[in-house]
Amino acid sequence: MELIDALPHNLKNNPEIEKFLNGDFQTKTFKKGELISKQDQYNRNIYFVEQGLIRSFYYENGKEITTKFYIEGNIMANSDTLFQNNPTRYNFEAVEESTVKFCNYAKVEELCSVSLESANFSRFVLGNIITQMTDRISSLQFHTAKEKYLRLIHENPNIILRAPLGMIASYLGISQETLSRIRSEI
Amino acid sequence: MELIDALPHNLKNNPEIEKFLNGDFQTKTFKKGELISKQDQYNRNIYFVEQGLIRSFYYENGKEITTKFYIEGNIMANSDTLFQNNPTRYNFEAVEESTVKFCNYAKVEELCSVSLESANFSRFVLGNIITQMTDRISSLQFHTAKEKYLRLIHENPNIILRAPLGMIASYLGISQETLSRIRSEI
DNA sequence: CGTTAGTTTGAGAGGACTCAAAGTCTGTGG
DNA sequence: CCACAGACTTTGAGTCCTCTCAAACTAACG
Repeated sequence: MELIDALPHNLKNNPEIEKFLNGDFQTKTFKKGELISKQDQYNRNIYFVEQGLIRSFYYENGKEITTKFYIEGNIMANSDTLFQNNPTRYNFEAVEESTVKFCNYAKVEELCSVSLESANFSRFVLGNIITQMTDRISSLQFHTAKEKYLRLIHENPNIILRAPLGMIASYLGISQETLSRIRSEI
Repeated sequence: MELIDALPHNLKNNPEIEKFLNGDFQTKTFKKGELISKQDQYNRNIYFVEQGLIRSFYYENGKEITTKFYIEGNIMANSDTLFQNNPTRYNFEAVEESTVKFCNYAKVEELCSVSLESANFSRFVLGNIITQMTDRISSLQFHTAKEKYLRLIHENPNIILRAPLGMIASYLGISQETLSRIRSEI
């Protein structure tokens, strides 16, 4: 999926945005297992996933905890660095070979400070992210391991097929063994 | 807390925004236990909490599940209606007597479609909401009942003091009894 | 001061965890 | 093209956390 395809109609053929997309974005491909961004750094890039599967994760008690998966068409960034100016707690890792387009968020801010369309598009993107997060919170808040897994199958079957069991388990907040048992009984 | 005080400096004394705040907002006070907004409706208002404590909740298996608390200075809205155009799943209820300022989100959209400052302020607000939600997800994802409670004490002692135990328990995704036991052993 | 809402305590059941070990898959090098 | 190492998944056993149901207790409010 190309970045330009992700834009709503009213933003296509907008010269400001055209210039931005062509001028300020870089493309990079990461091999499976490669780290795209590391914890404890100030990484102000914003990434668009063109191809592949990427996850964010951190370590707790020596274990990796996957916080989110990003597939084709998703936007990815360290929100703790962008919005709070803290070094990020998260690592980004390519679960499969993945191609991303990225630019510094400062460029986005710059564009939004002069382009009303861009600022409003950015608002729209943020709104969508909030919607997704709301669903995720509700899934985590009051559901059993099995319910959470079934919900993920329903909402994002892609991830189930492409990510290893251990990553999915930690994403759901359950142990690997429990997830394996749930799979066998379905 | 007044709405105007919540604005960053660069937005104060902005005539567009001044006009908006004075013209389009209404103020209303709700008694303890009163519903501000009901589920299954298309409520496109956006609320600013001036005083009090409000919660959002829904019913699952006959039980009330509190999804979020809103205190003085918080902004409150049905994101499923605003961003996805679905009837909302949530009820808003005043936990204490509460005063809110509110306006239709269409007015915000209108303002943002002409005012660059407003659009960027809105982006800033959405960014902050995302930050909060990220923390909440991480709290829910992989922590025990006790850890979640201690974290809430740390991050929002206000709520612990002002909301009844049952609401807090469901907010944390644990049973009332478990929370009561955690409290007694601390 | 009684009624209702809210909280605590107890007992028992069950889900999910941990630790451990056995399978299974996958990719690399001989 | 096979064999083996390492990564990943499954299965088992035992434990503990948290749940549910029930009942007693306490606080709040008219």
